[in-house]
Amino acid sequence: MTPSPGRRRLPLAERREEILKAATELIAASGFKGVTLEAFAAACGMTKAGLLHHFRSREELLIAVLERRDTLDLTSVVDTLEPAPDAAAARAVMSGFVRRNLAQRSLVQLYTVLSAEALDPVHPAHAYFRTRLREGRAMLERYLLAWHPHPDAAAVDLLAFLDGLQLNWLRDAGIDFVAQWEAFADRFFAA
Amino acid sequence: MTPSPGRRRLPLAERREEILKAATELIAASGFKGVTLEAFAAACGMTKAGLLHHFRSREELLIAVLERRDTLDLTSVVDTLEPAPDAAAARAVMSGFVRRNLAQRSLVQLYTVLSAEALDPVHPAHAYFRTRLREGRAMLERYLLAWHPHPDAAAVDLLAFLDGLQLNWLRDAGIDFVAQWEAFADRFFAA
DNA sequence: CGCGCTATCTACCAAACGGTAGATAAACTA
DNA sequence: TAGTTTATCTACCGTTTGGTAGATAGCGCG
Repeated sequence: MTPSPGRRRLPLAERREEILKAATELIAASGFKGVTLEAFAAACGMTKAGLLHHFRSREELLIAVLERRDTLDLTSVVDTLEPAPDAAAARAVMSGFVRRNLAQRSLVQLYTVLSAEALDPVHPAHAYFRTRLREGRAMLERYLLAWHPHPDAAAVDLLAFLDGLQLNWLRDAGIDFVAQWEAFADRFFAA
Repeated sequence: MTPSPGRRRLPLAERREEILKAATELIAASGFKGVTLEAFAAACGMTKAGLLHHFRSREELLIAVLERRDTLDLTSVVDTLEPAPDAAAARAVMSGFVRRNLAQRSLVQLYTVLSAEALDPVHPAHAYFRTRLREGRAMLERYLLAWHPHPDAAAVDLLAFLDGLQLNWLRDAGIDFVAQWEAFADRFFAA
């Protein structure tokens, strides 16, 4: 995969991106606890020390991975989320969100595995997921406010279903994610 | 917690049970990858070597933990599951299941954390969760067969929601698990 | 009491881990 | 071309890990 010479030198930004991309894949497959510094390094053809030149510790690498996904993915979603909604509009936005996730299986897996690991208060990403969850729920709640009788409960309801469906889809790729979602949405957006 | 003398000798079955109980708690809190042999041992006041007298390896301990929960919990549920059902009966059974889980938070967390870790095909419990998931879904499917128009999709639907609700409840203990479940059930069992 | 069984311990090991220090080499600049 | 910069490497360290070998001590039975 990597060209033969033992030493491949890259400009800083480029190498950082390469490391983050590889690390994302690895964590998605095996969780953060399950991947060693050496494995992260080897995945982009370098040594531990080389990697630590870019990220001062393993933990710092994890944080960088999470932040990267946020800037890559969340911003584009949030931008779509401005106008005052009704039920149909809400459903359309959520459907778009579902379809986007489907195309990024390894990212979905990263978040699933990591967020379960991070239930432990000692985990380095515990705080991250706590605030992220609250923000996401608050955002969705505001979005349902205009037309749903119980926006707070409904937000939990919807997010729970999506989380669970993702989890089961990761376990069994045979599940038809979109069809399951649409069936759920038929009921959820019927009020 | 443990009485003062440095050595506490217990009959085999009793010690095994104590170890499994403690291990269940620890794995629930930190996942399997997150707990060391020494931590498992210390949790019941013994040393690594002492623990390894009962379980030949760390991995064997994990399997024993899973098998124990199965025999403790699943059997009593399966026994209730015989009669031919309609929608109301199905809902009653599922509600009972939900309420039971609520009372065993650490067990729910154990399964959530472990089953996410075990998405990795290399994980020692990967096969266990694969077959367990299939069996559970097939069981539920048979149970919905008599009255639901799409038992297979509905089984996925229901299990996904429960998984997701559990996950979110673990993240945020403020969620009213029962209320959320009943709201979902109102829609799900309306057909 | 004395003997055997075995649950438990102390002591140890090799491997793997996260991280550091200092040498080396690839690219840019003058 | 010579010099500076810095991305990367080799070599190493201290700690922790899963697991082993052999000594020790609590219990049941004669």
